Amino acid sequence: MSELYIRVAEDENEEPMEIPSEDDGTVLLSSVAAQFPGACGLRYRNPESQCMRGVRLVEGVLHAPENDWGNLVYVVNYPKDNKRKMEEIDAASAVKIKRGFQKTSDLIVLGLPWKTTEQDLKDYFSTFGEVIMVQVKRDAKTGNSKGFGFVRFADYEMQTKVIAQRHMIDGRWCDCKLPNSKVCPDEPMRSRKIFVGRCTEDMTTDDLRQYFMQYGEVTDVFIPKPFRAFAFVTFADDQVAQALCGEDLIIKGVSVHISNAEPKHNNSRQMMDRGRFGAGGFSQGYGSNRGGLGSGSGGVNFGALGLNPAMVAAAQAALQSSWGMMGMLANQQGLTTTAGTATTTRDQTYSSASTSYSSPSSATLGWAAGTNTTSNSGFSSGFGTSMESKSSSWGM
DNA sequence: GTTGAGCGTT
Repeated sequence: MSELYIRVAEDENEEPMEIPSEDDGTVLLSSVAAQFPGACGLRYRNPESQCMRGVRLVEGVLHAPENDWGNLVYVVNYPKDNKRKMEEIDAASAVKIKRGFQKTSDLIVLGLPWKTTEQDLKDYFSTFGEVIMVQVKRDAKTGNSKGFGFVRFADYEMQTKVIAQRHMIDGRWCDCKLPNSKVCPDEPMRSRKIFVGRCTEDMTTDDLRQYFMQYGEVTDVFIPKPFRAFAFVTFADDQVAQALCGEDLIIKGVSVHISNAEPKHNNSRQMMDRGRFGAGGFSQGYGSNRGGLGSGSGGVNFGALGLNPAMVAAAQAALQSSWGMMGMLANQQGLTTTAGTATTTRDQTYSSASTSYSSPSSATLGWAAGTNTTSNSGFSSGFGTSMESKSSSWGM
């Protein structure tokens, strides 16, 4: 019974992929997201009614309809699909077309085993798509691997996919990221990253990823080692991150505190220039968010509400194709990729499957479906002109 | 115990 797989596809007509279920018959959203980065749920066509039905999702765990996955092909839900209506389609497809033009860039592959060769890299990454370059960086004298390398794909979509997940290469978990030299100067990394304080030692990167996934696509989780009682989680969407700041969330029964990730000491001058991140730092600038969006009540257990600030933010982000897209369209060039990635630890203490935590709240995460918060007024006001719009965004 | 690695002799 442990070898059960369900069939999942990006679209009803696409080739399905088999995704493993857990021993109890559930399927982890993280398992789905590992193959379909950004996935936030599943749906399927009900054979009787011919209607699409959502699969129950509770705290990152997908439950079989009628306790049996059957032989159906399940279709992946993505956050934005919920609101690709009418004119949005234009924006979306415009972005897609634009993406088609997007050039790929080399990706740095971190955490490689010393023994990994370029051929190994090529073999591994070719399973994603056409690989046009691989490199393993070595010490000039000794010829020993430095433990990292580079890879480049022919296809930008593949690159995006590869960045969004972790990679098991020759027995180690590795990360692929845009190299520092390529991190997009266009998209200042406005805080998509949150600081998670009061973590306990038993919280793994997988736990955090799986937990925070409910609010939006998670692109990176970092837990310092040795244990230091905090972590960083990066979302694809800064609004989701910002909406969570100030909250106390319950993870594995423990109250953790969310705040802004301070910029890592060093560069990123682009953050400074709006004054917002300047001198006094961060906490002030974003102060408005605390309690602004959320019911400022401390120690909330939002599960019960079925709706929470981050979800609203995510919904809004989805509803109006967000200035992120505007930004993309406005800027005639550059990558608009997220810079983050899944995280690795130095040693191999990983059991990617892990996780089956008992969480107290029974959050039913149908967020996008039920949110009628179509307040198209979000951050509106001034999409000034290109450059300005970036920095003026979330003044709410 | 509340602020994080490692980045390319092209």
